[in-house]
Amino acid sequence: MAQIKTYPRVMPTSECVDAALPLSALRVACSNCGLRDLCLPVGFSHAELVRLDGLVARRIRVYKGASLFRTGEPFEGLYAVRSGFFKTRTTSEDGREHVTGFQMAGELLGLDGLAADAHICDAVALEDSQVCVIPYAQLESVSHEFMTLQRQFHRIMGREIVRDHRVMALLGGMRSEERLATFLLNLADRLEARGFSPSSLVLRMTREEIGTYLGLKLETVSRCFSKFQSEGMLNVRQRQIQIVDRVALQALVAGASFKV
Amino acid sequence: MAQIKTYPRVMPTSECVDAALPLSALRVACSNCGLRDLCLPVGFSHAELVRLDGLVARRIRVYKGASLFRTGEPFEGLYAVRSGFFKTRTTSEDGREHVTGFQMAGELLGLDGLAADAHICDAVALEDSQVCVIPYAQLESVSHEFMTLQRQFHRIMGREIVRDHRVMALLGGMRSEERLATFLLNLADRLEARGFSPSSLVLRMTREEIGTYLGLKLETVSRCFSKFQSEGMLNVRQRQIQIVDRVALQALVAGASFKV
DNA sequence: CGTTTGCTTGACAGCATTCAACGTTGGTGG
DNA sequence: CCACCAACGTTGAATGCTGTCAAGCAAACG
Repeated sequence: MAQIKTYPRVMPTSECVDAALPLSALRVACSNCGLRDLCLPVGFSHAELVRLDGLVARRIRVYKGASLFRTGEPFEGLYAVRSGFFKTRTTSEDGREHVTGFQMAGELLGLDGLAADAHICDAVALEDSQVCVIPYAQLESVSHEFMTLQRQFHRIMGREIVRDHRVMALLGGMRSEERLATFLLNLADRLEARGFSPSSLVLRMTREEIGTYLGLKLETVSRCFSKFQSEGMLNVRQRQIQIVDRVALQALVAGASFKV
Repeated sequence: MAQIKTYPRVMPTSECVDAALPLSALRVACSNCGLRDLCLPVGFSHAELVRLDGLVARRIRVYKGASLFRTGEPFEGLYAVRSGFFKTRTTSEDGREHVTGFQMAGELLGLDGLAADAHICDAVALEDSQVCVIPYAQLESVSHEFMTLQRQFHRIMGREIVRDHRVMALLGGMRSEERLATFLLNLADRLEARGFSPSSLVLRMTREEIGTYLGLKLETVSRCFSKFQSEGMLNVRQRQIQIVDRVALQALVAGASFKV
């Protein structure tokens, strides 16, 4: 797993990840964050960005395998992924796990807690990660006097709903290969938006996690990977995925994907 | 697929066409609406309710089969179902339909439009219906000076996300019988909250619509109904459903449903 | 009253799951 | 440094659930 590190990080700025420097001492501000064009303040002017700086209370680390929050815990605020990778999951009464999403840098976690002031899923780090904490009280009061933020926040919640609807359509109507192809293309797009190669990616999750996200068993996921490779669409070596024939992958998804 | 109907689009203009009593003459106000304990203003005091009265611009009728809004149309606001029954659906490139939800009195439609200022699904009336129109601009400005409303609106969006996550879990992890049982119990609960019998219900949707909502084919839905009947859990006569053994239905779902 | 639409049921096929065995990788401790 | 272990991934064979195709029936509609 050592070679994951060789991938270029969209690396923010001065403020990061130096073990010598406690995070609490770092300047935590949207206005000088490298992710500002992906995260909450997309499209904000510099003046607007500065107004956001009071919003982010602090930044916290979540080590691989640890939970940022868990089902039932009180909702306190949202979390913006600063670096790393998360999954959100729910667990059924009989112990089956269902992954509801994967989140990477610039994406928000915790919206599920708005409904009942308590989280209804677990957010688990799939690698050592950092998140910015946006206390809900803060968000409420700042967006109260700052219309652009309010609008933006609504937009982000809307995006979450749209995303969920797409996943529902995927789970309800696609066959295994279409599901996996959709998943890979979506992942590639999001990575590309963050400055990574869109054709060469390293999965942060197991086959089983992909499976429960896509409504498939891990063996089915594995078989699909193998099939895509044998058909020359992918190169698969464990979690290292190379998209060889993007067009073919897209063609697989074309009919099943949804109109705008 | 040729028979996809071009249903008449509802005209959101001079609301209604009832000669005897134009809706415009009715008092359109949350403060004296019988649904206020189910709809947007759940839990509001009377004083707060009155502040909402400026929010609802007008009420419009949508006849059975007609669309309240369609994919691609500009987002203008939210709609609260006043009476009647809706489905929201998306359509894939190759013409397959996927139902993303069913909405009854007191529930909100249109949240999908927040993301991109355009709707990404169709809202179709399954019976003659009425909706209250809540222009987004209005909602924005009122909630700006009225914290309780802002909080409530966030809560409602959160609920939508939670609902979607439950559906995702259903689609990803349950077998056909569990899906249908979950669906029926959910429907019964919502009807009960509206003062209807929780054990005797009339479906407003076809087997096919249930199917695309649950990720099943209509034949499978039909077979499940028959099986539930033969096992004494339901009485099924077309769309008239009687829940005979609620406990058995719940037991079917128990293991698969999700922890709080 | 005939036509259309929706619902039910049967027979069969196919895709994904299940069960099982084996291979690979990375970490741990001797 | 190597051996071993645990977690993860791959593959095969068989089962089974759901989909597909088809026919017939019931209800709604004009």
